[in-house]
Amino acid sequence: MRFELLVQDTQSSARLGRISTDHGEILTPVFMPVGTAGTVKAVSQQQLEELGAEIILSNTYHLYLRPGHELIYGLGGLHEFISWNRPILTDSGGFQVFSHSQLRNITEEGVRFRSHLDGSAHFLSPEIAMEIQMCLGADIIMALDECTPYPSDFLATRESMERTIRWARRSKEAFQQVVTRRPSHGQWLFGIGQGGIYPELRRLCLDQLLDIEFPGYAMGGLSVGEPKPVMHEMVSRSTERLPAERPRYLMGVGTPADLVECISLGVDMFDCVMPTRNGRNGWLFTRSGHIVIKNARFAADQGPIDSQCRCAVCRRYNRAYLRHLYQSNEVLGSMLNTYHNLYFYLDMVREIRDAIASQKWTNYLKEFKARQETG
RNA sequence: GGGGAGUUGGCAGAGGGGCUUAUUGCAUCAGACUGUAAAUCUGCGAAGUGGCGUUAACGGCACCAUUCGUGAGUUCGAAUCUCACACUCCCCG
Repeated sequence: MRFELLVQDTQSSARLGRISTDHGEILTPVFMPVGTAGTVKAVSQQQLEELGAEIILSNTYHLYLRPGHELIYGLGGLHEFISWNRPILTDSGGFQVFSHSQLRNITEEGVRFRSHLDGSAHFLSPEIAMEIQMCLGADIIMALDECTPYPSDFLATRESMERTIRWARRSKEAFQQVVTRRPSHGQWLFGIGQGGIYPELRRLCLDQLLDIEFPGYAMGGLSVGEPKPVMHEMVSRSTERLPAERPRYLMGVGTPADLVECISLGVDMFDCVMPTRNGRNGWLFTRSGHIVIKNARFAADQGPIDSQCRCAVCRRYNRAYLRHLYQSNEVLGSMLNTYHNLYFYLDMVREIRDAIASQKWTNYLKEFKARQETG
């Protein structure tokens, strides 16, 4: 496992890099489609390969509940189980600590959850999160953190952030112990910075994570309702603190504009449910903004989703048909919409890498912003 | 020919004297969605006409009258009770 910085943009913090894993290389900036339960909803692994997805994300909490990490370990690990030979990143369950606030109880030791599937009680600690993720065998795994909700006052945010640091330390210790007990292929454990919307807390958190030392660092707890400029400031404060030679991962972000903005600020990795979830809900990305395919105005529209898009869906199907599929609640609608949206994201990130590689990032930025304004 | 059941918003279907401009579901239309409890969730309207007010608005909003097959009646008050008519379905000949 290693990360190489290939190109550093001279006008901004944007950069091009390469992560090498046992399951292949990832060029950064990278967008990672979200496949929570071992599947990127509505697309097959074959289609993901076709789309050029370099790495996908999966989830500790969901796979632990069903089918169970021991089962997956016994079946040869997550890659084997889901038939995906490229890299995988698993999230620790930290986000579920946040989003299942009704069903959980946080203590210093860990989080007590009630399963959203059957109500049964479960416990997740940094140690357990490591054990599960090491059974799953993803290439990159995440420390258990507490995704601080927005808004949270300074004291509550600090308390939560400090616990995240303690959990990060325990995550790393547990990780090292499991590695010696159960040697597997190379895995990387990333630390996650929290600190809400308070720059000094963000900084404090990252400093401590840097002390613990991780091969990569994530920024968490952003895009949870705070204003955009605040999010950008937090990202900016974080990336300028982080070492250039380690990958930086902005968790759960975001819109195409968020990606562009944050790549400029030096972020290397992104994941977001937006292309997949919004696709299933009829929201489709185009170069000039989005369209809502279920709208009546597309009922007889014979054009493709995006006339400039070269994806298989845009080459073959028109808006009228896609609207019909949505209206009829046909699974093919979800499949085609998801396929297009993922292509849009992955292709955009490919273009961005090309732009950075050829020192045309500033141009790209200008063009992107002009497109947003006309669209 | 005889007997029975029924007719409520785009569809289905509640409501059996005042709280009903009318429950609910689906459909329609629109919106939301950022480390996925999501093929989810939210909202709208049902429908017109007339009056009055407001608004930059052909549109929007607020209120009033009428509105549950049609017409007439009982009642302070009717989708709800009575009568007539029309239509639909079922059973028997």
